[in-house]
Amino acid sequence: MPTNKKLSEISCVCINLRRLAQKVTDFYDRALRPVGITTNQYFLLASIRQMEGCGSGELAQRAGLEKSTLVRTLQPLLREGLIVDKSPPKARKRQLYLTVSGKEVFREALPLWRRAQDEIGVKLGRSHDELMEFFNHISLRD
Amino acid sequence: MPTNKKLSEISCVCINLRRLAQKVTDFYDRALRPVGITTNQYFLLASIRQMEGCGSGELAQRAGLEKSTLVRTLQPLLREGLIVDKSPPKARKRQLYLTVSGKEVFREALPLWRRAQDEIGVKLGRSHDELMEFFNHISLRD
DNA sequence: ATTTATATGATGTATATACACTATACCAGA
DNA sequence: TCTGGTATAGTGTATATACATCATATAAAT
Repeated sequence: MPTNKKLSEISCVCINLRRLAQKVTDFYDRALRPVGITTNQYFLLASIRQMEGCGSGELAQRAGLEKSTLVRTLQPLLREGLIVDKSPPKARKRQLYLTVSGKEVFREALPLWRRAQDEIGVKLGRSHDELMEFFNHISLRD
Repeated sequence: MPTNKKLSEISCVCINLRRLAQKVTDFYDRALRPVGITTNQYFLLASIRQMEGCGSGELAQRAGLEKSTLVRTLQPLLREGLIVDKSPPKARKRQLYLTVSGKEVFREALPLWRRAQDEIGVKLGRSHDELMEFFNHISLRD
């Protein structure tokens, strides 16, 4: 079967990046499976741990997400009792904290995450730094 | 305000890649907005165009997606009448084609996509090739 | 020809993500 | 103190994505 040269015409950088991100996410997720959280959830736990009492807005900013996205991403963590909102009733601002169980899960997850991070670091090498340079300094908005 | 040094401890390669992919997707999506399709949809149109009569499985493979994911991603395109399944009733295998309207949309989308692709290429530079090298040759599965 | 295995696709349920919009607590100025 | 603006969060709806499972058409084996 001859290689279809036309294929290169639809080699889309955007799609390639998406697929790469999915592949890497899957790698991290499998590393974290023993403790029952996803990479996203790990990242949120780690963030809240460092921003005790934070509200959704600050957290969204730190996590690089829309606030509406963040609200939903927090749901599983609240439902599982890994985080808690200690704001008084009717308060407009949340005050998010890890629960005891959340701290426990984080403690167990950390070494698993670190191992995945190390392995990926070796494989990705300098590409990651370059990409992040790109990510941080080039504005893609209007 | 002093920089929080601890931040680097949660600089997650996986999350960084996800955010980068989102940012780039947003860039492409905005470029394609005038023709009313997303980057994913553009990519599927382009793929089906080159694989006339293909089934979901082959398409999923080409697109790098789970078959179940693909089925759902096709829904908007079917609904909008940009693609059509010409397989006989009860057939197990689909036969997907662009409709006239799908071809029209693709024709309009192509230059917009190409422009986005070019701009990103310039900005990403060699990083993209390195990443794809990584993507293609390193197995992240067990 | 009948049975069995498999290829192919579809569905249920779940996370991840955003935009546009809504609801309301809080603050500031008259 | 009232009033109106802004900050903060939440909802509705939509795409994107996967895993586990189900349904069935087709191919293979006997």
